[in-house]
Amino acid sequence: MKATQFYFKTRKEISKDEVAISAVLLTKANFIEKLTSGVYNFLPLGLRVIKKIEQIVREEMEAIGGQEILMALLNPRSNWEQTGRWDSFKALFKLRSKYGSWFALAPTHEEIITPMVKNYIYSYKDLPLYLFHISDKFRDEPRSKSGILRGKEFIMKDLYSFHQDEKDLENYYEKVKKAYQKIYKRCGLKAYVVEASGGTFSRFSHEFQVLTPAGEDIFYHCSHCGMNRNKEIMENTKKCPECGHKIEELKGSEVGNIFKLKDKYSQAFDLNYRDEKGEIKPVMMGCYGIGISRLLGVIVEANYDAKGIIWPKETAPFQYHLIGLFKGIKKEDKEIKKQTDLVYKQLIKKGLEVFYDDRESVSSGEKLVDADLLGLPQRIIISEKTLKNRSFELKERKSNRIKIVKLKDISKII
RNA sequence: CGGGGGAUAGUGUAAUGGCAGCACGAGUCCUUUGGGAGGAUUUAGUCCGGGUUCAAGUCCCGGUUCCCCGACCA
Repeated sequence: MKATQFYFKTRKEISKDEVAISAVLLTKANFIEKLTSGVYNFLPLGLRVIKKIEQIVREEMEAIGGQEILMALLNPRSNWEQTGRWDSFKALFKLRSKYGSWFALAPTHEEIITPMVKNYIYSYKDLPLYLFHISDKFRDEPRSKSGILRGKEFIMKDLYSFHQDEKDLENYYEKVKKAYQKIYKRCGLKAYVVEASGGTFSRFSHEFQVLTPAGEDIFYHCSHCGMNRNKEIMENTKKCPECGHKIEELKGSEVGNIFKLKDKYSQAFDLNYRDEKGEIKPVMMGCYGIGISRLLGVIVEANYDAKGIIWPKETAPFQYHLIGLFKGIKKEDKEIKKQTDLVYKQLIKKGLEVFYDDRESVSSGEKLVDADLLGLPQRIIISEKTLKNRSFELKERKSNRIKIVKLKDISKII
């Protein structure tokens, strides 16, 4: 992709209202733009990362049998009345049609998926079933904060599982836990699996926490036995309740949460099945969420330096940042541009994701600074200096390691 | 929802109740080019609605909206 044909514009200064480092960097580098409190637009760069994250999530969900669906976001009031959450879910966005009927903007999808699968699950032969959904979610948060880490509209993946009994639910729950760990690892993050309360869903749940000062959760961690427990469900103590060793208090951002719903929603919607003996039994359910847009923010919170973002390979919007250092005034510049164009064509032909800063009226310094801010994993520089040796410079954003590569060896860097 | 602080040009900031100014950005021209270059020139602003006053960015009332702390967080 050529910069001059892309929605690409960096900013030195942005509104002072933005305080979270992820929101500052993502705004400066033109990944996101705030519409209003807790609501952001995802620009081409930001959307590319969102899609990368979604793809990772999609692959890992499909690997454990998940099938993707897309449920409606505009929900009729009756579904929410059925579970009592029309009144009890405080963050529910409610809106009234000018013709009189009431709707909710979906904050989660138990109220939709449970009655939906009633038309599919009749017998034990139809179980287990795993369906997931990636879409915007709406929550009327009393206080949005920290850029895209906590908003009123955000992107979330929710997986719902349906089982014959609790044992099958337990087994799958553990499978999901492992799949989640893979997802975070691929996103370049280390996530702690933390025991937490289940809110109104279940007695307990597991949260996936990534350490960051911008996070909102405090949890206790025991480095001796590996116990992780959210502060909200633990008595004030300095000793591990499991092994007695000293524990530490950590601050994290919740990037996932999984629950054993058991029959809570099956009961509300009469979701039952017939077992081998013909007996009617409630379907056991689990639900599993990952905040996709929050992940975008958390990845930045966990991967940046004074110059800008440092994208982990799998979530980078592009892999290579190609720069030709010239402005087109001197005779030599024509040769630099020609060579850079050529390298771009070669890389594109190989199917690589290249961001080519082909701006001609921008100083070298600005191109380099923008490259650091953007934070793509690899930077390729062609200049008068490198062309003297018929070569280019390959620099890794994360380590700052530089390799000088001959132009004719370009295919070897891949 | 409780408490606190804001809203002046795209951004950041000035202006005792008395001509709305500066910097960055953006446009044009000239020079410059391996770490956010220099000069010339142009551009663009008082959140909305009332009120007080000869005069309101400034004072008063109402609204909208943003940020921070806390509560909430399925």
